[in-house]
Amino acid sequence: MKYLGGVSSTSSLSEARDLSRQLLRVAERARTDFAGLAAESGLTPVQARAVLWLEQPSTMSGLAEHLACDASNITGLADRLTDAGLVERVTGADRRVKFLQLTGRGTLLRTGLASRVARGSTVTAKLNPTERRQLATLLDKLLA
Amino acid sequence: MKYLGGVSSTSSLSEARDLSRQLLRVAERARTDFAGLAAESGLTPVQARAVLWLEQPSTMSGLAEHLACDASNITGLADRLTDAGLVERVTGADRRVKFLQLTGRGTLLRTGLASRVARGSTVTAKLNPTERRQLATLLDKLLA
DNA sequence: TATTGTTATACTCTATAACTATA
DNA sequence: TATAGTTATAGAGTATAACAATA
Repeated sequence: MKYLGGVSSTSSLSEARDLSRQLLRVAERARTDFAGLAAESGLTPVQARAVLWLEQPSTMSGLAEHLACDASNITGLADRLTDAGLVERVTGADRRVKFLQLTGRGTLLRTGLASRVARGSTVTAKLNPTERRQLATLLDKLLA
Repeated sequence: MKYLGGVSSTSSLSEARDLSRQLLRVAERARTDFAGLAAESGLTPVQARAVLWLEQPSTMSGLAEHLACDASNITGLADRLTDAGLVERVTGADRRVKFLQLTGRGTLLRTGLASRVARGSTVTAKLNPTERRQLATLLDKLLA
C-alpha cells in the first residue's frame, strides 16, 4: 500500500478489504445459522437446500443445477432423502427423467424449516425496518 | 399469511423472508467466489481459510477453533498443506504443542490470495463509496 | 447419437472415540 | 490427571469417467 501514493487510494483499498472481511464474516455467520437450522431438522446443509428447493417437484439434473454440483452426486443425495422418508422419485413422461417430489412428511418438514429460516435469520432480529430496507437495496446491487 | 390480519404485519413478514433469501444468496455468492479464488491457488476453501489464518503461526488447536471444527481434523489438513510445501510444523516450548507456520512458498501464496480476496470481492466492484459505508454499518450491526 | 440418471472411484471435510506423548 | 496432537473409523459432499436406458 505504501507504493500507491494518495491517501484516499490507500484508505479506499483498506476499506474495501475490511468490507470484504466483514462480508465473509457475515457469510460465515449465515452459513453457520443455516447449518444449525438444518440440523434441527436432522438434515445436512445440502439436504436442507435440496428440501427447500423442492417446493415444486424438480428433475434430478434441475436440483444439481440449483446446488451447483455435478449431476452424479444427486443420486446419493436423493437416496438419503428417500431413506429419510422425505422424498420420492417419480418417473416423467420422458422415461429417462426422474422428478424428485416431497412426501407428505417432507412437505411438513420443509414448511417448518422454511419458516424457521425466515424468522431465525440474524437479519430480522438485529435491524429495524429502515435498516432492512437499506440492506435489501444494497444486497440487490451486489446480486445484480 | 392471510390469517395474520394487518397489512403491515404481512408485508414486514414477507419482507423479512425476502431479506433472508437475499442474504442467503449473497452468502452463497460469497462462498462461491471464495471457492473460486481458493481453487486458483490450488486450494480447497478450508485450506485457503487455514492459509489466510496463518499470517501468524498458530497452534493446531488454535486453527481448529478458527475453523470451528474438531481438532482431530487438523492433522490431515496440516498434512496436506505440508505435502503441498506451504506449511511446517514447529514444536513449541511445551513439547506437546505444535505450531503451524507458513513456509516461504506458503507466505507468497498467502499474500497473493489475500490480495485477490480483497480485490476480487463482489463488493468492491458493485458499490460506490457511500454504499460501501452504508453496507459496512449494516454488517457491523449484523455481527454485533 | 445425445441425454438422464446410475455406478465406481477417489479425495476432502467432518465428527467421535481410542490412543500416545507430554505436562 | 489433564492436555495437544494422532490415528482409526465412518458418513457426507464433491468431481471424473464409464455405463445403461431412453430418446
